Amino acid sequence: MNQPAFRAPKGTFDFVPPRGEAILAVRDAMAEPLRHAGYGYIETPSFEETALFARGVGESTDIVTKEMYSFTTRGGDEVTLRPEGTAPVLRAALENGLHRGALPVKLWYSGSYYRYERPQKGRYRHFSQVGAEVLGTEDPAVDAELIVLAMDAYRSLGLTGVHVVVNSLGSEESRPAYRAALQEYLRGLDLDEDTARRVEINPLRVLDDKRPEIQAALADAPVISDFLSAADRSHHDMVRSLLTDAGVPYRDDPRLVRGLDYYTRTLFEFVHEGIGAAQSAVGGGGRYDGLSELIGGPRLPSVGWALGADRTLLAMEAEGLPLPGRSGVDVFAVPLGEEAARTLFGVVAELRRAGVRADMSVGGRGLKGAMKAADRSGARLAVVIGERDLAENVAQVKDLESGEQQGVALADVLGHVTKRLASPA
RNA sequence: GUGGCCGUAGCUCAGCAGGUAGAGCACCUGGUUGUGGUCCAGGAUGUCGCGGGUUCAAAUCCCGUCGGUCACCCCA
Repeated sequence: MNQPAFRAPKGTFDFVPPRGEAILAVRDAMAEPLRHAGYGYIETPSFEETALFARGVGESTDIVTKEMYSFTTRGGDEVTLRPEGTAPVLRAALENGLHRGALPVKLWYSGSYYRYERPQKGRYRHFSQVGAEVLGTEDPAVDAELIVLAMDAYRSLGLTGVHVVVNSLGSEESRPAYRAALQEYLRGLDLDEDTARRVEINPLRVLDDKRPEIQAALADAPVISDFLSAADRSHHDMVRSLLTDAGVPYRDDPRLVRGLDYYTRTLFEFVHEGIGAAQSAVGGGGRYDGLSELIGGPRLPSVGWALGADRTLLAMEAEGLPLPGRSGVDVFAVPLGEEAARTLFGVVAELRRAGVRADMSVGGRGLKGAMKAADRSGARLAVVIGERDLAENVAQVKDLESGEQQGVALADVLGHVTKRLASPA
């Protein structure tokens, strides 16, 4: 194969039509429930000071230790392409004083994220997600609300294989006791070097290890639920019962932990089986009551999630769902000759301004070729003009499904076409 | 960072007891000097990923390299 001079960087890929429309439609579908629930849109830069992630996400996480796209600017600043959205959004909220107004502050966002990893199915160096954060309340209702909104989004895309898994990691008060107990248990196991190190740095993440021998060794490990304070327990119970009230089934997984250090209490993941053996999460999130203080802000208990747009598209493809997103036109103009092309150019512009999705054949193709293009465009109607029509000031409007064609005065094309499109095919 | 598999036309792939490249789909033209979808006829397109080796001869065998992909660790 003739190698193109340039290709997409390792771990990245392009969305070309019709998948291009599909990924856009997925993002729209994820945002829709949020916009209807009073969430405001926030947009932050694609990169931040490296220290924001180091402190916010956690020095001991894999994200920070080996997966960040970091570089030094010409001015000597250390910056990093954002590996996740929560820390930047919280930073922006604090910087803009959003937390000084009425609480909670509900925000949503959509954009690109970057992690320097070895790519595989569903895991890329550049990915896109839609996120939502509710800042400034401990009310379990918002934890549940977010989960419900996410499930509504998945359902609106037609997905049936997305399941919610929930857990509670406990508050800053109760988690240390669990951490210590787990650590003690893990130290008693015969573990490989890397895992042993992880036991010392972040023992909870060992629970996430997928290797069967590790999972077997964890069978008798202490469980977080035994360490939850009364307040933590009632918070978690409330979240779960609200989910039940909202008709959202969920699964408890006391082993669920996630790769970011800032989570407290509620933790959840949206899983799907179709996106590769290694990863099953199409979205996830949790509560982060201490993150604001970690990055120098006031106490601001909050909860949020991020849904992976490209992973969700993979899940849809795995379920055999048709690609979402509509492109194409309703009307396709076919000119015969230069004079007709000039006339149709104006007609098409008029149609488009009136809100009719329209395209026309260009490049001086023959009638047959132009009609073929009309057919491929998926348009319902073709507007054909040739010399004879020009002389009579008419256009031929052809129904591309039935093949019926009728002459319409040039001045009436817009009205005629609009009327035809308004009636069902 | 580690391992498996794979690189042939725009796409999906065949060809591999070595003899110098094919199919389907897609695309273009014509059959129909003003009408698409079906049909028929014709056409264009490949440094067979790259480099080296073996051989009279390599898409085919060997080595290396690059790229892709899947998986591990971990994550959306």
